[in-house]
Amino acid sequence: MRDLRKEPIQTLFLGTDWESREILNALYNDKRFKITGVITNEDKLIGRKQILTPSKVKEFALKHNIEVFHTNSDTEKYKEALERFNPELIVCIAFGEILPDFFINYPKYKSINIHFSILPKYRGAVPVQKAILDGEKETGISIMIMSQEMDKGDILKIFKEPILPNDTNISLRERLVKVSCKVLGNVLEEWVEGKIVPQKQDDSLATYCWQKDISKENAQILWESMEPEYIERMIRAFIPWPVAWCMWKDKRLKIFEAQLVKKENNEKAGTLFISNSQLFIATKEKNVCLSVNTLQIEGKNAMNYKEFINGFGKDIKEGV
RNA sequence: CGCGGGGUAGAGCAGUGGCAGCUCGUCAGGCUCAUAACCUGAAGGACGUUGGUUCGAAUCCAACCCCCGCAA
Repeated sequence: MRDLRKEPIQTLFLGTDWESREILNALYNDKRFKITGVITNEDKLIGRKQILTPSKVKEFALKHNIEVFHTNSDTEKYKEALERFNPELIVCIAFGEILPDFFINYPKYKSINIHFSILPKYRGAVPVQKAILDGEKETGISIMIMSQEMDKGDILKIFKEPILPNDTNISLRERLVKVSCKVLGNVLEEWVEGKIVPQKQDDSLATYCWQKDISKENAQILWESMEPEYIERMIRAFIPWPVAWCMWKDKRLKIFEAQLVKKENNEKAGTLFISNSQLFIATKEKNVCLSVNTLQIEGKNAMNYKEFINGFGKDIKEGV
């Protein structure tokens, strides 16, 4: 049997953001794999000032002298990449492009992808956010063989992870990345050594999530109609983008952190009020309020409820 | 030149031509069984930068820097 520690697998890595970078870092430091190159997006214009910024994966690769390649969804470029790197294995994490069939099936050990859900549930672009928004109790990572159809490939292994009551899209994602880094190398080794039999997904149980589910429009809090529990989940799911928001005195108010509390009140849903030096927003339920910790008003930096009360308190009615 | 809001004490804000203010925090003291509560006192500011108008500018004018929301 091949000893991966003496003869590492020639691996081509595809990815873009910080999650990809963390996982790339784990593989890079794993003697069983030799990262021969990375494919990532072209530098993009980012932020209000539109600064040309390289992807996190590209930054990492340049720093560690790994060859960087751009494909730009161009079939010819994919052919070129295979000739250039001749990979035994492709690992793809959060890479934006649709990959051609010949490309993903080329390597001896196929193309492997990690998806942040328990497949076949939450196939698609925003599984972590949607799982929180739906109030799911657990999610996980699915390591699978890539197929032409999105997130439909055969499963090598699934690792479950509980969704905690105060988990945000960021905190949960960080744990999922951590788990991924920890287990991916071992799963890949078992796979290469033929110890894993890939399992087909049961398509009849599949659910999907789309980028448009997590949009600015869907991040608007409708106090009159939405259930308090749903509002609280929105706040956790829409971090760091687009951030749950509502209007207050003709300004946009973003809510970064808040909890539901039991509190009798007579305020109209969506009204801000202060009680016991705490900031609350009334929901449509008379005995449930949102206790706000961190918020941001249009034109200002984010601030905690105390700072908000210091400056804006006189504009808010003292309640209950 | 995409649209708009803003920069004043450590923090959040008020102050639109005439002594630099409020709330919170900090420090000292007091009260209290005790406290994130309350009382007394104190420290802490080139009012984003540069230039202009004026007897006098945080305030009016010009340019620039920085932060934020929207749009992309």
